[in-house]
Amino acid sequence: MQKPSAPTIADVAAAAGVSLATASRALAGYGRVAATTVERVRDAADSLGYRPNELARSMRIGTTSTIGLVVIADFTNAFFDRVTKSIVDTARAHGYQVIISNTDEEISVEFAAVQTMLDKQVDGILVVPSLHENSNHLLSDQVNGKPVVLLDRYTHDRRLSSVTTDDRLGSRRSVDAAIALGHRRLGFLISTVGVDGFTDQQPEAMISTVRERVEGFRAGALVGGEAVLSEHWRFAQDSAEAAESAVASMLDAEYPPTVVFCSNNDMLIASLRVFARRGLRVGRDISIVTVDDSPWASAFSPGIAVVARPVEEVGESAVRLLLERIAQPTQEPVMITLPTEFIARGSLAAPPTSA
Amino acid sequence: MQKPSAPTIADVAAAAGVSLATASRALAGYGRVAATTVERVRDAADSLGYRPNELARSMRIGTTSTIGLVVIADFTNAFFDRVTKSIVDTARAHGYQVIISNTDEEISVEFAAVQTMLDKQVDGILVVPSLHENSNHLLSDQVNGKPVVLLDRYTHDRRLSSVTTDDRLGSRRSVDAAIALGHRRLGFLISTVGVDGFTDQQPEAMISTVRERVEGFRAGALVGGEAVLSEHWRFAQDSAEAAESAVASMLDAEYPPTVVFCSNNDMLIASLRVFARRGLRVGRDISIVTVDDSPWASAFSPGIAVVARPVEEVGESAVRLLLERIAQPTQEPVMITLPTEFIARGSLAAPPTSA
DNA sequence: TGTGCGTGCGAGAACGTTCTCGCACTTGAG
DNA sequence: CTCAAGTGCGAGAACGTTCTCGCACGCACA
Repeated sequence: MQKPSAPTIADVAAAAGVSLATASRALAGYGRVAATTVERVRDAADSLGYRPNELARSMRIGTTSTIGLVVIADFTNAFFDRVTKSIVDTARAHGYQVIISNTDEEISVEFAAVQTMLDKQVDGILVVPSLHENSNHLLSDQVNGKPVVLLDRYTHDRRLSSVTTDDRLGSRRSVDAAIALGHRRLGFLISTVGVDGFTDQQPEAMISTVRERVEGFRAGALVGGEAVLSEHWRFAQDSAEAAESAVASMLDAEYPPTVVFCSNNDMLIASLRVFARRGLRVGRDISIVTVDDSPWASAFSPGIAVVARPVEEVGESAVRLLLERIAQPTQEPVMITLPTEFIARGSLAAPPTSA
Repeated sequence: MQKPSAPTIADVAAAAGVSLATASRALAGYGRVAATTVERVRDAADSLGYRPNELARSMRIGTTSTIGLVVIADFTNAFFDRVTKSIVDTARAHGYQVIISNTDEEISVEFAAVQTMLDKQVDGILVVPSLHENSNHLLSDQVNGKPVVLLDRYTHDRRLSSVTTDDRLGSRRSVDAAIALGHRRLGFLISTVGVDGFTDQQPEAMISTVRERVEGFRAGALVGGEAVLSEHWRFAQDSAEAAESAVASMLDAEYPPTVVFCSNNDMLIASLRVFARRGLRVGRDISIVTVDDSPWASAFSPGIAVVARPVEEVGESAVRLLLERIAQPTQEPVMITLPTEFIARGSLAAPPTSA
């Protein structure tokens, strides 16, 4: 009995007694059309419950008001989840929808995800690039004519637009703070998820964010000069077990660190587990610092000192930059770096005097 | 010089020297077409780098291989973020893309988000419904002919398909465990975000998940019988400050609780902050339990006891259910309830003997 | 050699929009 | 009263696919 499928603009036109072209003009408001006609068409559309088919519309106008987000998910880092929300919200505020894909740091998944989004005719893409040995499918500022903005990480050649954070300075500050408190034996726990066969010798093989943290840590220790007695570097891939055994091996050294710097919250949690198992009290027997603040970090007692990144701003800037490039595709690549902040909390305290 | 826009199937057909119809058949592989022709068309497509325009394709076949996800974001609950990843991954495994929108428990935002997704012709929608006083825009199992599956929460009338968790039993078990340990003064800290003017008197006004937790807590306390000396119920809206002052008021009672049950991790974190401020040691001076496990919960010392929900399964089931209903739109509503598990950790210990 | 059937392919409609073009009618000025 | 300019609207093409229909050809069979 009732019309099975949704009403089209042809139905509206028929109901209003005008042509399809006039109905379109009346609703979209672009050509010449009499005021009374506009009203009649609007009424017809309302009473039919007409909603324009965005698919057909997109096809005609060549733009979809949709952007793609290719990201990695993390549940302890409290970075990508928040940045995702920020992106979705900012996009919506500008009238854009977001299609999301997770790569688990897998370059092949990333490639397929970008391709699928392009097939769906997104207007632009935001990518957290996985680390990849050689060159990339993201070779230029545009992929298939669509603008691309990198998120959180930049690439070596730097020909792509990106929004990142100043992790080097933040990390540096945290090391400076520790040295100022009297720490002389420093431990560094670095996550190298997704990087096969990584060693300390190839910093260029690291994700830019991690590399910056390493460089920041190192610069701080360097400025500490001979004041620093020993450094412990541990690189943990993937699993929580690997991270925990890396922590354990630091603590088992002849002169174990009095403070541990973690490159992310997975490393922090692994460290805290090991500390608890060994009865080490945070902020008394040992100090610890991590990157990325979260509500949990300040719920600990003592609170966990962190290098905080401006998460929401990263998402907002990325969307804004992408939308600018959608509007103006021919611009030069832009690289935005947002400031970080070291937040001192009780987990970073003076080393035990007995040391 | 070079063709500015992406090659279409017409370009492929021309390059292969066949008609547009034959090219389409050859690539999609559906009609009758000679094997040699197929090969010629494929070669032409490859050398041109042809990719079908999914927009045009969707329009023709009437289906988009895209689902919508309307969700709320939370950064401490560690539920929706993980469920989002699970949904995106499961959808991708089935060849579907996901468009995401955040509602901050705002019914108007939810409404607009659903509408926009329908305009974009998604094949179905996953919704975490905000609480709403009266009836809903999600009135039946289908919205505008598209199937809808509720996530995490069900509605009163229960005419909609949903995937939820058995929060009642999980909460009940946690209270049982506390009573078995000797706790007789129980505190309950319930988040009522998004619920204006909520009071304990109107449990039907609560989000189903929260209501189930309250009922589970209550049932446990009831079974505890006269063994339970006192109950403290506190309901906190929105802000962290409100939650913290609710905790404080519990502790300031004449006979303060020896254990606090939190309805989510925001409440947990607020509680932990207050405890720290007052010098209360978790698992010794006071016990605490929360809903939703997270890596952080087990990094605390002592670990935080939790009612764990099967997060990934919730996402997978929801996608599967939605896809089934996309394939078979005329089915009866299905309501799936997944089991929860109480995980005992050191934060729930016997009450102090001095009590 | 004619009839019939199967195979391969092309023409063209359709999905629901936007938007150009041109036609008819009104209006105002000379 | 005539003609130019302007106003309102309809016809139809276009976006890039899928898919129905029917045509032409070749082969087997009578």
